[in-house]
Amino acid sequence: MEEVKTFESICNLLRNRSYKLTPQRQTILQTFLEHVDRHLSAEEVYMLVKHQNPEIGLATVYRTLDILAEIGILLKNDFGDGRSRYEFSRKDEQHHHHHLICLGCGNVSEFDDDLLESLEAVIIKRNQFKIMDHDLKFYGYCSQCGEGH
Amino acid sequence: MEEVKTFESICNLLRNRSYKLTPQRQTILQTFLEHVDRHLSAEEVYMLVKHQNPEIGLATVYRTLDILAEIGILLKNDFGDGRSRYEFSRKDEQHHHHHLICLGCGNVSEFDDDLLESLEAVIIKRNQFKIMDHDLKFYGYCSQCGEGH
DNA sequence: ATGATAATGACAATCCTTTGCAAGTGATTT
DNA sequence: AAATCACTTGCAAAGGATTGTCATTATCAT
Repeated sequence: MEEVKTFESICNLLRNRSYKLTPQRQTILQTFLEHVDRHLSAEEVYMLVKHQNPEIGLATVYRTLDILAEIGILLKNDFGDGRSRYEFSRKDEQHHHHHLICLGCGNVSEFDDDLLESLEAVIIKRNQFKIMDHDLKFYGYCSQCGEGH
Repeated sequence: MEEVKTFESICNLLRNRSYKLTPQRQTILQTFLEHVDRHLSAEEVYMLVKHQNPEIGLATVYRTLDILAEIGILLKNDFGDGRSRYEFSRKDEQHHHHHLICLGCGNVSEFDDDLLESLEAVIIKRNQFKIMDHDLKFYGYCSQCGEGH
């Protein structure tokens, strides 16, 4: 149904959900479109967005990120650094990717794999547990930071 | 080297690391030994411990949990509920187990598997990423909560 | 025992995040 | 285009988990 995520298509999605299309929301959305590969925190979005629109408030950023996550545009992640980080959701992927978190520089990269599906089957049988979602993170050192380790 | 974790062996470990063996630390440790299967938050430990020793302060609980995690007695976990949860570490296991987190009751159960090791090998090759640790969580519904879902 | 030193408890401070509220704005109807 | 009304905003204050401060107290090697 949803093919590509353009600025316009997302604006339509907001309208369809009867969210008003305010300049603040547009600015925040635009910022994410310019950083599709990043995993931004609310504070970071706030800083980026302030360039375009210095009037914007941090609470508005939080509220907008909530909405964008709620309608499936963003994914809210917890990488253990004490703040939530949001990434652009690529709806095309069935099961979302895993994260490689560098203990050196804090950079987050991504990794796709379907190995977990067979694991899920085992868990369902053995533990009588209905799995709705999973979250797999690897902590280590990326190629830039890996020298000393 | 370390066979079984008894109250005494852990006390010795504290002493060896030149931590003083205060009654507060002993009480907290005892509490964990009485709840080896639980994943307790600082607040929960605080409540449990207050029965034994109403004088104890929350800050002391936090400090003690830090120490016990630092010396490898406890593992500090983040299950996404906004607080850290500590579990008794069973040193015998090479790679630590994964967690099944019930979205209904919040209960956390455990799951052992070595499937991730082959995944790690792939990641190391493909992403030039030196893996130090991993963290795998499954969110879903346990057998008690699973009815409606 | 006793002294050096670390640990405690009470409370303030911090950090990220959410909320209350008065004023403002977008979208829709006249 | 103006009126309308619910939704949004920005600000400041409140939350909740955790950490820092500091005077007092307790542990442990001597």
